[in-house]
Amino acid sequence: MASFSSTAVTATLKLHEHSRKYSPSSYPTEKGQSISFQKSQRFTNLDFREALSLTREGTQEVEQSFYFSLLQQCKDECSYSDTQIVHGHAMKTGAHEDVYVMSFLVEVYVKCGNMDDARKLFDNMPRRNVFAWTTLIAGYAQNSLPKHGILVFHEMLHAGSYPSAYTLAVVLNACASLYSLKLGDQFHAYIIKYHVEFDTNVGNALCSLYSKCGKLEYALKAFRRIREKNVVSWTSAVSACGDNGAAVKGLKLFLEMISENIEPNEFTLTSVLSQCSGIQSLQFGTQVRTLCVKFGYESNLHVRNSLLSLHIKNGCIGEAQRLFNGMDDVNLVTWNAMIAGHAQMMELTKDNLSSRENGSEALKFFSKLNRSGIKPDLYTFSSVLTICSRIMALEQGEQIHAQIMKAGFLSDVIVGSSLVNMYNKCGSIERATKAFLEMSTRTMILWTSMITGFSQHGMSQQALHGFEDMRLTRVKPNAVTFVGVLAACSHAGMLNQALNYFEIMQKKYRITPVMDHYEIMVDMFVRLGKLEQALNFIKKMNCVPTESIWSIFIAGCRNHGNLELGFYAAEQLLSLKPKDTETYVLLLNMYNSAGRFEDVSRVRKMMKEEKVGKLKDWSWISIKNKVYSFETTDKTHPESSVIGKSLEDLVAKAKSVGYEMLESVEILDEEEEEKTFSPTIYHSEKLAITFGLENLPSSCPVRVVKSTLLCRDSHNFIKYVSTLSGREIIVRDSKRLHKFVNGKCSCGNFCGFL
DNA sequence: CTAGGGTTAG
Repeated sequence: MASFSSTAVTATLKLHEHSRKYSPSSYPTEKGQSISFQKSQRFTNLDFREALSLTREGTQEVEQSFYFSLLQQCKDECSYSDTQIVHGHAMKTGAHEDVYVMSFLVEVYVKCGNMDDARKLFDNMPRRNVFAWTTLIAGYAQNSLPKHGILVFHEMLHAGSYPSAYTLAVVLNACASLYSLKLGDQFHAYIIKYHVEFDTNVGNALCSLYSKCGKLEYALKAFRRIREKNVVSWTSAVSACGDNGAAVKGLKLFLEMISENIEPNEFTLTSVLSQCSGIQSLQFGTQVRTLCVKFGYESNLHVRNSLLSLHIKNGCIGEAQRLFNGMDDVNLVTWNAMIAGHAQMMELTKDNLSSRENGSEALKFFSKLNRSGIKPDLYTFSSVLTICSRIMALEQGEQIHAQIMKAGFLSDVIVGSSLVNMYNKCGSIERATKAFLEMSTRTMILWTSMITGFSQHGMSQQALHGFEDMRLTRVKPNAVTFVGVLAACSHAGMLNQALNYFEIMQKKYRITPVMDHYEIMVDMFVRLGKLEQALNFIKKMNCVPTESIWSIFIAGCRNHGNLELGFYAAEQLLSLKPKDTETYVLLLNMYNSAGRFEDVSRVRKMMKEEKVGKLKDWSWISIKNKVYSFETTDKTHPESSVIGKSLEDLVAKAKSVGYEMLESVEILDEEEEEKTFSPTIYHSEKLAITFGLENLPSSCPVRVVKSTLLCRDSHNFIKYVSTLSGREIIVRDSKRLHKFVNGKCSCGNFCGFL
């Protein structure tokens, strides 16, 4: 609206020269001095009151620019109470007859977010000009009432007023906030009719409208048509690319802009930087950084936040930290970027130690934020809950739940979804269900979270009921929802139901199956021992079977003792040159147990060729806001540690009630290949569980996260431990959740390296 | 008019 007010002022001043309505350009004070009011003049709060009190009696006439100065100040400071004072004053001096003063007043009420007052004032105006109409429309659009804005536009046409190009730009913005392409197209037709599509403001608005509606091509066409493109035009076009997933195009456009000698502003630079981080191009981002310095925006808070985000998303935590420390002005976005950045690093470093270190670091930032006095918002809470879910920090998650409640963010559906997800991932389906039921709005994602949660906890019936309830409330499922639904069927061995849902998904919801769905279907056939059917299914898929599909099939073959098919599938798998260490471990296990040692060395050779790393295995347990991690170790040294000794005692106890240790592969040391097929009792998760049993209150379930899949031996062992200790033990491995209660596991006994 | 944080996936 900045250009509006300056236009209004210039227009008014021009008019002023011809028809002076008010007294001369200076106003005599009581002391006989003259004060002149200029547009740029600022008043301190005291002067402000004083300026008004001088004219309180309302005996003298006041010039327009007096009001413009005061109102400009009210507008800049968004001060509603001061605006009311000026308004009251204008009523006394008779300035309310002046359409320009009143239009400006409408604009200031709009800026203060008070649409009711703006409308009332507008309705009482003796005359309305295009500025007033436009201001009102823009006001509704900016104060989240875009529909009202469009109604006012029709009212304006009906009243016989002609919209200016600027009015049309403002109406387009209202369409953009409604994400209504249909309305936008209607106005576009109107714009073509009045030949204003070449206008800068109209073109800018068209560009951002089409971008918001996901029509990048139209947005760029609108941009190209603008005759006199300004920085805003270029910035709109560049960010349109970024918002529509065309970062490379956006960066090219940015280069074009630079080559045309258009100087970018902080908006352009932040948009470009965020596009760089989106496509992981630290290189380009670094070049943009030098431009930020060149154009003097390096210390701009928004620019700094984007730079910080760029570095943290590219894994340069050190540089992000350095930027953070160098900022003397920090806002919530800065904190959120640090927290979310660490959370994202956790995902990237999933299978190694730094993952949990990143999690702890992020939680430290969260407590620092809490101490800083800045209030966390829904973004902060969502991120932090995700971190708790990853490290299974239930206690901290509960504390954050309480904080969310106090801060009043519980009704936010995204925070609620994160909460449900956190409880699910921490293995507490009861609390997840409770949080879910307390939500007043249920989106597709929230339903999906809950369905998946039931499914992961082995509660197939509840998962399917959830899905039917979701359909009853007319929330449309997506591909992810069906991952949960199909998994529930697979888990309970409901073959026909699964096939039925698989068809409904495609025919009724027009969802093309992706690898996740195929994997579950294959997994289901395999669980039921229907290996031939599984193979037929794989052959009929409309995409090339992946590493994971074959792995699931091979695991099934081993489980059902059909090595013929297993060997066949292994050849298919090897021809794909797998990249995942766990895939190779599966094959090594299979060939080793079958005594096919030539194949064992063939697989090992291939691992070296493909530069597949060792199996990095870590387990973590959170106790009282602290995370403890354990590594699978070779059996020579842990005896010296207390925890190793306790684990040995536990193994001995389990053996006395029937536990038999199984042989499993451990690729710990490449130089000691021959030794790798020996039973290892010091699995990381076994150490973590032992630690948990000793350090948690006896009523407390033991919750452990593991970076790789559970092996058959561990799975069996933990069952015994759950019976012996009478404790609930929850282990989340790289693929699924295992909840052990009284010798039984929720996963249905079909897992990983079986 | 234009920018910077977030949720779901056996």
